[in-house]
Amino acid sequence: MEPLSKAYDPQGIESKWYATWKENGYFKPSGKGEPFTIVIPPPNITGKLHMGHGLNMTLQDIAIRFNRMLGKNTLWLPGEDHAGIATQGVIEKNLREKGTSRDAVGREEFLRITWDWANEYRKHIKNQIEWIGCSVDWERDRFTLDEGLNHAVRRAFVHLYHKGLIYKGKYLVNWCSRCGTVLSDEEVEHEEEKSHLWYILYPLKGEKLGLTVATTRPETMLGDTAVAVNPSDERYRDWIGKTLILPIVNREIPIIADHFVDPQFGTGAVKVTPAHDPNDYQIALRHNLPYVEVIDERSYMSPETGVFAGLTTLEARKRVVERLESDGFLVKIEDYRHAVGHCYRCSATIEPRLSDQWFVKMKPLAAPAIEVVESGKVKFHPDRWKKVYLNWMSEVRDWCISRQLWWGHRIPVWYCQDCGHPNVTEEAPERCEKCGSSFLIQDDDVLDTWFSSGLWPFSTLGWPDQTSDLESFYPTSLLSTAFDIIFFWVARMIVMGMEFIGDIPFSDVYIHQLVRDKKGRKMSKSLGNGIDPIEVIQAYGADATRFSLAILASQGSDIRYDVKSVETYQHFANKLWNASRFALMNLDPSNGGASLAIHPDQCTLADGWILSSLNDTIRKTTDFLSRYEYNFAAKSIYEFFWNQFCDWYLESAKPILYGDSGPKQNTRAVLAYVLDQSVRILHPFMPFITEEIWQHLPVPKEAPSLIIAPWPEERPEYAFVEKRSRYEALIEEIRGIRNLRAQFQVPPSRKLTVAFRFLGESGTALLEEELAYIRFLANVEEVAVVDRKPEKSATAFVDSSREIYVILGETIDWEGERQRLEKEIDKTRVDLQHALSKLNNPKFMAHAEAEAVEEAQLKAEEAKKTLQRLELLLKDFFTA
RNA sequence: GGGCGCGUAGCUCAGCGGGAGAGCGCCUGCCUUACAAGCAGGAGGUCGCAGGUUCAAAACCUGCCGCUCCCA
Repeated sequence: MEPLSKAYDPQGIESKWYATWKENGYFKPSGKGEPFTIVIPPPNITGKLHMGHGLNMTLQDIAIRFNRMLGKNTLWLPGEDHAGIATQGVIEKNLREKGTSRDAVGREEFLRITWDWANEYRKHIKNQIEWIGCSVDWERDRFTLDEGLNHAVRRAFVHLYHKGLIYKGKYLVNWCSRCGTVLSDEEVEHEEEKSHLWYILYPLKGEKLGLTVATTRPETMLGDTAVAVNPSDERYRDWIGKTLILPIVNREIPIIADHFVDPQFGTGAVKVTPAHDPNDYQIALRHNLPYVEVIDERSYMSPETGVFAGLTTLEARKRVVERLESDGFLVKIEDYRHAVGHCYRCSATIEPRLSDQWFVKMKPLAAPAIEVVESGKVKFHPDRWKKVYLNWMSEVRDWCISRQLWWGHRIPVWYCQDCGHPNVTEEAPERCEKCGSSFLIQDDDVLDTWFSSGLWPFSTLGWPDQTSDLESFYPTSLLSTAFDIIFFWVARMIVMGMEFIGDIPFSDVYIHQLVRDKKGRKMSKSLGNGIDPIEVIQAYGADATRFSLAILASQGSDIRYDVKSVETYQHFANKLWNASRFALMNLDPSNGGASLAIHPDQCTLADGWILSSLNDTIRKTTDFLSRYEYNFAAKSIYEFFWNQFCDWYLESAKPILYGDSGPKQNTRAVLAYVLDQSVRILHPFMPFITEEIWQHLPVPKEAPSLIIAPWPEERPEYAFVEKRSRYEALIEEIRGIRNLRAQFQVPPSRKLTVAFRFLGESGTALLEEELAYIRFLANVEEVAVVDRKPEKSATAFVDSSREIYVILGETIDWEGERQRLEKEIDKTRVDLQHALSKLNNPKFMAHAEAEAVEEAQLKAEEAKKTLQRLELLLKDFFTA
């Protein structure tokens, strides 16, 4: 095998490994071990993946690779979503730009065009997923409009219909005139807007006086069929039951009493427009009021509005107000802010509108979906999202599932043109089941996309057929998504899973953050601040991009993503690359490498320290990943690899590796082992570079590829408690010496002379090994043991057992050294005081935990000794 | 109107009961044969404000201020 190239080049290694893994079938379930399954949140085919997808895909791949290495039967099932409204919106826009429309091209041609679009974008999305490195099982790739999934949708609809949980009826629904379809409540986004409150006088029949009502929508007054007041409102008690004359229209309308009316709002009297306001609609139901529709499906004023017919609602508003003013009915206008509904796909204003639509009765379906979350069968991460879910689910309203679109699952209902009977069946019926007529016409509408998405965790596994996939992989393990679709999707999947399979769709729901731009703004097409993960990958490599996302994936609710931060992790990848090159050079068999078995008794202090530290890192990483705490896992590996392995271990190993003395072969074994284990635990985060390095490592391999190699385990025989603490002390001593070098500006090229002074029975000896580390890592030449501070020396390190001085000769800056000592004394004094203030506090002694007391005692003792010695040094200083 | 989350170093964030951490940026010195995408050293913070609980609060409680977001 070619050695690792001198420079780290992500492009070079990333392209080849994905293909290798895929060709060898490593993404497919192994068929062994307990199952671990993720069904992908299917990206919608209106566009390309953005950084939010990049985050989600990365986290899922980490979970999948981790579990695969743990030996589980792992399946990550990919797919894409047809996204009815959104896709149709894009296609219609394209048609408009070409000067045509969906009605002009017809349903069939429209669908053909849309399929072309879908196929193209699916390809692009899959390509992006591959760039990111996702180990999805492409052979199981699904699309929500696949025949299999179609079947699932029809089965689900028919089942719910015959169970009485799907019904059709004329209700007030959310209408998007731009998309030309009804929307569910969840698809409406409310936004505060600056507007006005118009006060209008409605005169009593046959009298000059009347009631003043306040409204945010004067144009709808044309459709008023009542005025309502609160029954407990004293001001209007005598008015209830009387009749008003609706201005402009001159219709007689009653004054009614309804508890819904807020006496504080406006004048306490509100106009009731049942056909155009959800609250008024409810009032009308209670009082049996008539409906007058004044706005049509394109949001123009209807023919019933006479002179206003054909105007937009905004134009009509202006004209109605003018008319009211000239007729003397306009009392006043106030500034007002109120929430206005907008379409979540096109942002057009939503018009509440009476319409005949299909609904799912949610209450009975919600009950089991609440139970499984309350009982913890389905767990949310972070936990607080559970409450959000439960709040919504416990107040869930019926779900409007029909859409006036062409792109989607056609509603499986055939209306008999003879007897009017709706035939609800999975396949198109030949004859009406009621009258036998063959004159049947299918419902024009399609289903809400989220209806099919709700079936995703089992429809993708083959349902309604009883497939072996369904048997093996349902319930799935993890569902990873953003909080903004908890209602749309997570909730519906749980509902559908419970209804159709009788079991939860997944045991864990991981809610990741929303990726914003570096200024904290949501990424959007209109702002043009979206980032394509491919661009980042091309600039920094997929491994660095993934790692940056993983380390940012904390429990907060959003990430401000500054692409520049990826640089840090590209540097990390580079560090990994170069450390590996260094290791490989020293492991090269031609360079004398043979057996790589580790002999604990031959381990140096550094060997023991790094092995012990590796144990910790393996344990932490494993725990964090099991809890989906990706950021902590990434951070612990980063710190271990850079700050411990590279900064200290490799440096400590150099003298041994370069020389011929010492346990060279054992150190080689340790080096190889630590690197091997490191790239294993790093693999889920940085799959490409770790695979490349691992393939080069001359270590025993249980698998042909790192992606299916076993996950590391802690080794109790590598705990090395004693070696570890000695090495850690050494680090402090070396830092002290380096510190002085920098402070006194001794050039790195000049070797230092240091003197040791030992106190007490412990630490009187200096291991030859420790000395070697100090020489090499602090660039020290001569070492002396003294019984008092040498002349012209500065103090590098002081603790209760030893002092280290650096002999500086004429270069010493006496004043600087004195100040440094004093500063050190001050610091130690503060430490001591802090510990003593606890120990001298009877309340602390009485209440604090034993551990806290013990710790304070240790600190006080240590600080006291150190302080004594520092003070002696300072005294010497003046007498010297 | 109801609710979630967040205010910690210049920037981005971690820490969420026993004297404050990271990365980037900044300053100083180094091309030391794995890495200048690097090495060594350093500066920088009344942890939003005010009370309270506790022997002990950045962390827990209450209120306030500011910023997001969700629901009505």
